[in-house]
Amino acid sequence: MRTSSYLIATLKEKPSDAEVISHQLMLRAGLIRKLASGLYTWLPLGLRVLRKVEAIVREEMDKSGAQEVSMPVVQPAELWQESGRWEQYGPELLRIKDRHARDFCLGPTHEEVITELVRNEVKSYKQLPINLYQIQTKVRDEIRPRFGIMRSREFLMKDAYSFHTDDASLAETYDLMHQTYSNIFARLGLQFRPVIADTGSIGGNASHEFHVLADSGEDAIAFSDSSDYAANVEMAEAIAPMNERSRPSTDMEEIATPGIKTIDALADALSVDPKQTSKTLIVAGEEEGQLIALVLRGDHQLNAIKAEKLAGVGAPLRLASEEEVRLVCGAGFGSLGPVGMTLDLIIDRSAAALSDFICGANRDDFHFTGVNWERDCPLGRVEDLRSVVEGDPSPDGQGKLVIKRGIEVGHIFQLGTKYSEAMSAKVLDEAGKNITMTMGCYGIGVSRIVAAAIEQNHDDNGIIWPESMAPFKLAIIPLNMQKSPEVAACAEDIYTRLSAEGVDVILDDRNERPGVKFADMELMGIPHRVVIGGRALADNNIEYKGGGDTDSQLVPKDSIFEFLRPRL
RNA sequence: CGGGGCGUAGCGCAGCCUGGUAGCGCACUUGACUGGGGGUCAAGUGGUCGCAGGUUCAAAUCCUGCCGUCCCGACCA
Repeated sequence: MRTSSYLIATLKEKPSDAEVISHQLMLRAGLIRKLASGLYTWLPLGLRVLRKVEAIVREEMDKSGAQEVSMPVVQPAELWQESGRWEQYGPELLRIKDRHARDFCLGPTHEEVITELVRNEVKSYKQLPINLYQIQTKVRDEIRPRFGIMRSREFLMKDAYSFHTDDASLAETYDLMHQTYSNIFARLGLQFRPVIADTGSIGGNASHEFHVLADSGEDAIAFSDSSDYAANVEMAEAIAPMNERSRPSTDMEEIATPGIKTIDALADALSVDPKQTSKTLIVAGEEEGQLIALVLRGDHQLNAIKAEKLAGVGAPLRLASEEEVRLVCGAGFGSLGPVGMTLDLIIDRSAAALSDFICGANRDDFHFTGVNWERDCPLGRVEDLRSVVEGDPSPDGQGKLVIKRGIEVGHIFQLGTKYSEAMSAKVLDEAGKNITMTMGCYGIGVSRIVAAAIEQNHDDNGIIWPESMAPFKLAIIPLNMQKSPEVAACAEDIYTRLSAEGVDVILDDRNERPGVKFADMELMGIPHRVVIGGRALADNNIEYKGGGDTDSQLVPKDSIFEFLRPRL
């Protein structure tokens, strides 16, 4: 490609509406342009990168034995009504009507369509297992699109769906996909981790997310510092403290704490560590109108995902309003506690290990100190309620947890029979009996990978693409070629020959000053560059600089091809 | 959905408070010079000042409504 006839859309200044670095650089390097909130056009340069990622994903999926299909973006409402998700999915599902006023939606995911396909086409256990995938545009009417392509309303996703006669077969394909995903992200040259994940609204059994590690990531991930354990913080188990609860050493005492509503204020006022305090949250129970009290250590945070999975707790989790609380407990927020609490209690493991602790007195502006379980209030049901924090012991018993941020770029699920059951996708087994197929599903955010790669690989001058996804491998920068036939000839020669060999080369043949060319190529992140300048060329030398090199080196003109080929 | 910011040339912004000729930098076009890190000079192109209504002799500027867009939050007592 020649820059003189290629759409180079680089920007000198940072666009005013881009906050995160990948968004800024994607705009500045001319990869994307915004059409409307959460909707982006991919420019030629950006599309090249997207296609590289897509190709690697496709190759590895094919290698795993999965078969590519292509399903419609527009999907009939009937299928979604059949699975129950027409009601469940909420406003993120973009619904449309056709000219006959029939309901359709734009596919945010394709479980319904694939299940419809497979139930019609697959009739016998002999045809299973089967794994079908597509790489296709998904539409989700995000509540708040942000960070450019990272969370957009339209995005490119690879989604795969596998069908099985039994869970053992599902587990086998699941493991294969786990391995395939690791291969994909490794080939892309990204720093990533598979982590144990919540199955969320999609439902099902086991699930792993694949995260690209980056400080700007939207998810928090907990890792063990001395084993392979890694889980989304939503899921990481907070194990019970090892040491036994100490015996009570003081009497319980009620103290006035006027105006104190928060743990921080309480700890400050009493000069105690927040770890010696407890907090009590009132949430809705499973039954209409029922409330439940959750008790946590003051310095800990409730984990909503864990809480709503507990028997008796309403899902999705809803915190009671202050009026509701006051009616039942006799006090408002900030003065609640387990002592004398009339509601059912669920106590976090760490809170259950406290002794001589501080809690609200269920009387406005009063707290109890020196509280002890059993003696002052019953120690009821103990569960894991809180989010883990850095330094917690790893749930696998090895080492301590470290918390880092990640960008979710892949997610695999063992779905089970959620969709096949609802949509009655069955095959005949060996005995000639109808059995419901069991399913897995496996997603990769192809467009998000592009943004994630930039978050992980950039410097002050621009993007630093991993070799595997660079839009061009080599930039040829001739200096003053309009005036020097020798420079022009040399640049043309390298360009023509390498292009003919199938290398992605970009020749900057614009009549621009050197600084402009260097700046643009660095912004666009082309990993290798040769500079052809009059002076060096007079000595039969060409200048080369590779990705990650701090300095350039001179290469004799005669051996430039031998030098370059193994590097590209 | 709640809170806040912003909307003036392709991009980044000033002007608005205190109403009276629409500006600056970059980019773009032409020419000359320059030619190893976003160069210089000269001459240009490009705007219904987000939209609609109102006040006024007069509105980018004041008032009202709407739209768009970005950020934060949407459980932690």
